[in-house]
Amino acid sequence: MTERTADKGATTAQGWKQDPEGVRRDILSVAVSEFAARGLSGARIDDIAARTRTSKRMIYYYFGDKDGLYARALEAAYAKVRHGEENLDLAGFEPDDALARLIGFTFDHHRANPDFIRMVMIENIHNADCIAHSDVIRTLNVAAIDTLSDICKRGVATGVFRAGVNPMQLHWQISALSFFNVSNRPSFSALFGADLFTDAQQNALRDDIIRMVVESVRMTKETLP
Amino acid sequence: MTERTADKGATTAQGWKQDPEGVRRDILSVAVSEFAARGLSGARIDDIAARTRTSKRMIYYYFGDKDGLYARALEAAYAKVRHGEENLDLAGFEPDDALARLIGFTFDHHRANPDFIRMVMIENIHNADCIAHSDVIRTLNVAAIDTLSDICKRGVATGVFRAGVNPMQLHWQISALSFFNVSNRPSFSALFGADLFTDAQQNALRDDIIRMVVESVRMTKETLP
DNA sequence: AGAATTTTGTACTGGCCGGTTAAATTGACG
DNA sequence: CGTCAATTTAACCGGCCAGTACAAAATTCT
Repeated sequence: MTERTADKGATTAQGWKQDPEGVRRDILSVAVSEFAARGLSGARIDDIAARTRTSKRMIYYYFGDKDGLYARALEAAYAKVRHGEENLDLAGFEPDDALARLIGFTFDHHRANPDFIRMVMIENIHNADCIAHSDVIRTLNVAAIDTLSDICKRGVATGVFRAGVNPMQLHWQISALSFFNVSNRPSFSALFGADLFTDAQQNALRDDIIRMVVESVRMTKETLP
Repeated sequence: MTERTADKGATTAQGWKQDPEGVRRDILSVAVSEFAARGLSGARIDDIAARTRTSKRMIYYYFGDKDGLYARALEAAYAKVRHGEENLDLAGFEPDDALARLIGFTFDHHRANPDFIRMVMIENIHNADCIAHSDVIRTLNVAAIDTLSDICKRGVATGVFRAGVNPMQLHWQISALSFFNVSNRPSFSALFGADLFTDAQQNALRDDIIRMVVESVRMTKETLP
C-alpha cells in the first residue's frame, strides 16, 4: 500500500512506507459513523480514536479540531453519495421512465445509506452552517437539479409533462419522501409499528410514491393547455 | 401572580402563594426551546436555568436529571401540537375536501412550529428512545391515523377514493412532505437558495402537494375496479 | 406560636473530554 | 551513519458542566 497520489502536501514528494492518506481515510470513515450515530456534540473524539487504527493525537494532527474533523467527515459522506449517483444514466429513457427511475434510485439509495442521512439531519440541527461554507457539496447538489431540469424539459417538449413543472420543487418532493423514510424511521416505527419498513412494504411504498410523483407532473385532460 | 390552578399534586390541597406549576411550565418552555436549538447533548442546563425565572437547583428538584427534563420537554412539545390539532373538524366535509384540508393544515402547522419539528429530529437522532417509552405521545399520534382512516373509509365508500388506500402510508406521505419542509430547510436553502421558502412559494408548494396527494388516492379511469 | 414539610439559593465538586506538550520513531537523502 | 522533516506515541492539562451538599426560607398543620 505504497501507492502515491501524485501530489500531496509533501515538500520532497518521495515514497513512504507509511500511509498518511490511508490513515486519513480510516479516521474519516470512523468519524462519519460516529458523528452519524451520536451527533456533533454527542460524538467523542476519544471514541473515534479508539475505533481507528491510529491515535487521538493524529486526529488533531490531520484535522485540527473537532469541527474540522466534522466538516471533512460531512464532505466525505457527500462524496460517497456522489460516487453512487454517477452510475446512473437516464438519457436513454423516455422522460416519464427517466423520472420514475430517478425517484426509485433516490429512494433506494437513501435507504441504503442511513449514515449519510443522519449526517444531513445533524447538519440541519446545526442550521447547515457547514454545508453553506462548502462549495464542494453545493456543486454536487446543483448537478442533481440539472439532471431533473433536463428530464423536465424533455418531458414538456414531448408533451408527456404538463408545462410549468418546477425542477427544484420536484427535487424537493423526491428528497422529502426519500429522506423522511430514513430520517424519521425511528419515531415512525415507535409510534406506528415497523410494518412500513419491511422490505415488501418499502418496495410497495417506493412504487407508490413513484406513481404519485410521476402522475403529478404528467399531462392530463385537466392540465391540457 | 398568585393565581391558583385549582388542583395540583399537593397532598392536602390548600393554597400556596408560590406557583410550582407555573415554575414547571416556565422551565419546560425554556427547555423545549433550548433542546430544540442545541440538541440533547448540546443543550446546557445552566443556559436553560439562566433563561428561566428560577434557578438550576429547581430544574433538578422538579425533573431529576437532564434526561428527565428532556423527556418531559418532548412530551410538552407534543402536547402543544395536540392542542393545535384539536380545533380541526373534518366530519362536515366530503372525503376529498377533508383530506385536502388535513394536508394543508399539517403543512401549515409544522411550518408554524419549528421547535416541535426540531425536537422530533433530535429524538430521531437518538433513535426515538424517549418516544418509544411514552404512552402519552403514542396515543396522541394513533389518533391522527384514526382521523385519516375515517376519511379513507368514507372516500372509498362513496367511490371518490380508489380501494386499497393505506391510511398509515397516507399519513407517512403527508408527514414526510410537511416535516421535510421544516427539518431540511437549512440544508436545502444552503444548497439551492431560499426561494422555495418565501411565503408565496410555500403556499404554492402546499397547494401542489395537496393536489398531488389527493389525486394519488382519487378514483380514476385507470384505477376503476 | 412552633413543628413539619415543601420549595429555593449558594457554593461547590468530580469527572469527562477537547485539546496540548514534549519527545520518540520513521523514512528520505546524502 | 547523520540530519532533516514527517509522522506517531503517551502522558497530561484545564475548563466546562451535570449533578450535589447544605441549608435557608416559605408555607401549611396543629
